[in-house]
Amino acid sequence: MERTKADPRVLRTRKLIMDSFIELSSKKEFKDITVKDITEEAMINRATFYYHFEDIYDLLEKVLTEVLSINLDYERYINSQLDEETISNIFIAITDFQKSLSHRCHRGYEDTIARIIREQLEMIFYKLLLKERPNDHEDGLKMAAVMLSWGIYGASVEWRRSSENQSPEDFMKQGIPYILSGLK
Amino acid sequence: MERTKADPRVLRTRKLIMDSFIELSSKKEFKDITVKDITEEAMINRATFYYHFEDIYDLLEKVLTEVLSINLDYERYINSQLDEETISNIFIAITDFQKSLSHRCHRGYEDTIARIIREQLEMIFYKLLLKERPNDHEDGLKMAAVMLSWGIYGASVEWRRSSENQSPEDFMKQGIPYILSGLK
DNA sequence: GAGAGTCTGTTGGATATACAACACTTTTGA
DNA sequence: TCAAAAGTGTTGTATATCCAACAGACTCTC
Repeated sequence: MERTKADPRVLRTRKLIMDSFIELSSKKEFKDITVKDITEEAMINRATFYYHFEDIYDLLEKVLTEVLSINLDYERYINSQLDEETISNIFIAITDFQKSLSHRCHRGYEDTIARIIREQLEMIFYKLLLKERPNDHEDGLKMAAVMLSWGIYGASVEWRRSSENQSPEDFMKQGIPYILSGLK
Repeated sequence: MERTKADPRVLRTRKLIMDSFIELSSKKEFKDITVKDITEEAMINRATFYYHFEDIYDLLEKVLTEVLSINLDYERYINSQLDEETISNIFIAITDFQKSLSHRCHRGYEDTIARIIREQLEMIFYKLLLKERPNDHEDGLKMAAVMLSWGIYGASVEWRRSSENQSPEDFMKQGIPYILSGLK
């Protein structure tokens, strides 16, 4: 399992499975969705599911990663600085993602979701930092990316907890100066 | 080629190919559609196309048969008599089918289309007759089905030639008594 | 707590699909 | 008119998918 990405059969099958899972998620809670449900909806054999995913939790993780990655749309920032606007956009993408999940029911998987968000953030920040400071030491940049990802994630938790009425942009503005000054 | 209908891979692939062909037909004339176009749209390998269809004309024929068969919806008549209403419904399905084709461009394939229509009609009429007169001789019923199919097809040609303003129902009413009296 | 039913994860063998390469024909356009 | 490009149809090999069957885990019900 987990081989080449190129074979069209593989792409097709994975898309069928993921789309079916997303479709089912809009009708049932995660805990009530079985592998059989998914493969029947996707019209693929159950054995084929296990060729691509370890189990249903692996699928959940990959679907969430995929959806979040589309939300974040890294390509957008390829030519941007790690400035106030970029951070604000990333923050908005995160809060949007969390809002979209709150409609579905993933109770009990908050920690998985949190980890996925942080992993994606870390990767994006690392790429941006590397582009911006190619001469810095890798380990330092990695550590900065880790801290940024935790910081932004924490901010999103705080935003949901206390101030959903405030726009994410305004909320984030309060914290950004501290983040940016730490990076100077 | 042309094996079992049961394998889900086969059903999936054929549907992908047929849907792609229908989609392309709404954008281009038939003569401008290549096998490569179809397989790229369907995201299947070109060699796989030839596993299922002899060539693009074979595909055209099978797609038309499929579409017409859905239009005719034989199941509807399973419990009906071969009466005025049934014949009228069948006639309407045929004229609808021909109208839907007139938007697409199949110039040069009118004879193919005519044959497909007659084959489908013949099959339906044979089934209906067999159910209605199980004691008659098979060959006689087959001949009756052949004549009915040619008759109905001819009527649809005449309808298109002379009186598209008249509703197919009204048009058909004129001929039905002759058909039914022949069957008594 | 025993039995029936459903779900999971795995396996071996059968088959459909992908791919690359080929010779051939048709179209294109300079 | 010629050469390059594009399309057709075929083949051999690799691999993804299907299928049937299995053992084990889990619910549910009596």
